[in-house]
Amino acid sequence: MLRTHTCGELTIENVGDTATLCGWVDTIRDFGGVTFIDLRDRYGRTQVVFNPDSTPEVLAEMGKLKNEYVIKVVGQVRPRPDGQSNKKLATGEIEFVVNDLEILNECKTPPFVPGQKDVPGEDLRLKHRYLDLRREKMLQTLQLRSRIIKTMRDYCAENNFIDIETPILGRSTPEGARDYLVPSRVFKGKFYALPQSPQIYKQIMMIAGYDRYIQVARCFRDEDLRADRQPEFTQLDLEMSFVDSDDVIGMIDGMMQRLAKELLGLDLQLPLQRLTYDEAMTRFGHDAPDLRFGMEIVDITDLASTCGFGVFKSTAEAGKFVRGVNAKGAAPKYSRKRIDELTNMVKDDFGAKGLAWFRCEEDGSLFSPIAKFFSEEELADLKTRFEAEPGDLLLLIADTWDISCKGLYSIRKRMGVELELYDPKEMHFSWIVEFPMFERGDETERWTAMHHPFTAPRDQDLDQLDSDAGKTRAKAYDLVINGYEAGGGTIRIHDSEIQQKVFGLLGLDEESAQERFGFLLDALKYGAPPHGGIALGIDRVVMLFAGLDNIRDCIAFPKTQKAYDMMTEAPNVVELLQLEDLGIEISKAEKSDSSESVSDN
RNA sequence: GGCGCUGUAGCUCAAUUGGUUAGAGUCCCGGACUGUCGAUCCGGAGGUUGCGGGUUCGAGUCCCGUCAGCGUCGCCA
Repeated sequence: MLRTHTCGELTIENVGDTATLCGWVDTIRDFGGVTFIDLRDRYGRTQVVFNPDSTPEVLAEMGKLKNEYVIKVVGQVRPRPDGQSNKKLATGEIEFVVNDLEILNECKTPPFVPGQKDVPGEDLRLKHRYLDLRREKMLQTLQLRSRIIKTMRDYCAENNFIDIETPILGRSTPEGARDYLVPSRVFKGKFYALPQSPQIYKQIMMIAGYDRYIQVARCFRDEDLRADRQPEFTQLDLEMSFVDSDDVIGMIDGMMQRLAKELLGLDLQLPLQRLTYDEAMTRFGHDAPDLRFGMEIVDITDLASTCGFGVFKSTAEAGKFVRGVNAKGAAPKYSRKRIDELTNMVKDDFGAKGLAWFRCEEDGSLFSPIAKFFSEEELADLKTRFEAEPGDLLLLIADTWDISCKGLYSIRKRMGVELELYDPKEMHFSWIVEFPMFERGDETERWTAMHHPFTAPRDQDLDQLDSDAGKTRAKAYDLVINGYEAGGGTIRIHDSEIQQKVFGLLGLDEESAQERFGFLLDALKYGAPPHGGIALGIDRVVMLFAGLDNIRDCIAFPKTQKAYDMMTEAPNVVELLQLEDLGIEISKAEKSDSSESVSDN
């Protein structure tokens, strides 16, 4: 080892010790005589002191030092003079007097320094990720990530889970997200697919009798990105045999309690709150609501059907919905202009036709451009239903169930932040359960699976599969933290007949089901135990535990919105020879050569 | 694929209604200083305002296109 201690290690206990430290030059404070250098590594910072009476050789080397040089110093630990300790540093009570200095490596003038106050632009950070990762915040987040994963693994190990790796090169099952494909050299014209999740493998493991499985699994989905979505991400994949929904939920309850305690010092009360899907949609318009604040949706469709406002009335009569939320105390803060912004949001993003609003005045009356269409009694009724008080702003959408859900959900989410309706540091864990088995695909009569096609229906809904599939509820459960879907799971179908029936409802005839999932259907016939599991989005859990609003900051080497790696410049062109090996010819390349288009500008 | 925001010195940002020589802090270079920890002080260097076109007497500012980053809708079983 080149060093005897790390830069976060030396304390008053070490005074008088001789030690050797290695690290990066964080800051240089040169007073002409004495010079201080903060030496930084993963573990912390130590103030290193160069005295004027050092040897000329040491002083000469010291003169060469610049930001981010990598150095080794030999010296003694001594207490700092009275009144000069630095409480911000763990090593702040001591300083390190240098006897010898060796420059292990120089550093070009960096585009940004890790210690600088202003965070550089994200493109620059991603391009020079090795510098960005030196920043305190990144270091803390990645350390938190490591501890979260360790805690998850420890918990699972204590509960008899076995950690098993499943293939990265698998087969495409083109339900769901787009696959990342890998061409085969041996089978020309055939492709592997990178796993969207190890779903089928873990079910096979259950059938094989490995009754508790986990894996920290990398998953890949070739879909457009978001602040909380990356093309490759990590999930804690878990599966259990001889269980029902409550057992899996209970297992994760315990894991969350442990994580919250160990990493945040929070005591979670178990069981975690549960909400059915229908209740979540009715009250919050979304299947992953942020339950840290109220502002619940109020349905006034019945009132609308008898009122004098044509838009409301006709919407109600058409079997659609008139629903709204009460933004408590928002009226003084939301000018017409800001209400217009909200209106444009629900119009542009979700195709709502408009946003109606009522303002509750000081005298308790409701003011609105459309108030004249309502009788005194109806206005009073509105007030009562929304529990409107002076200063409140009521926002209503008259539209389909889907649009009213989406519109009111996004209004609630946005205003929750803008009105500071909750403490952003608060953590709220809950389960959404009893999802529908199926939803209607766009413009088709066909059903699509809400989770995936292996999801088991509730026992009491089995008969409905034939009669009223749309009403069938699944043994499905999502873990929701602060309004984010942190994980989702289901109990699987272990009966090949029911599986065939579900495939049928999804429009997969026996032949094509056999073609795609034949191996699973076969396996189900060889003694499949009842089983189910869950997948937790580790990147998202880290994001939420770290209080961040973007998943890229939780991943060491993330990709941009276009799924581009700015540091390695992947994806990129490959040698013609490689393509020939694979029997691949490019018919449609990007306009410009990637070599010149991506590297600069 | 749609909508929106952003792009000015190495970095973070400013620049009035379109107005004459595009500023500040930091970083960098040189100098001073023996107790700082966002060191301080003095001096200096550093710009084709992402790129291409247009409008105008005049464009960082307005318009069109394009590239990049971000946000969002679609999409994400």
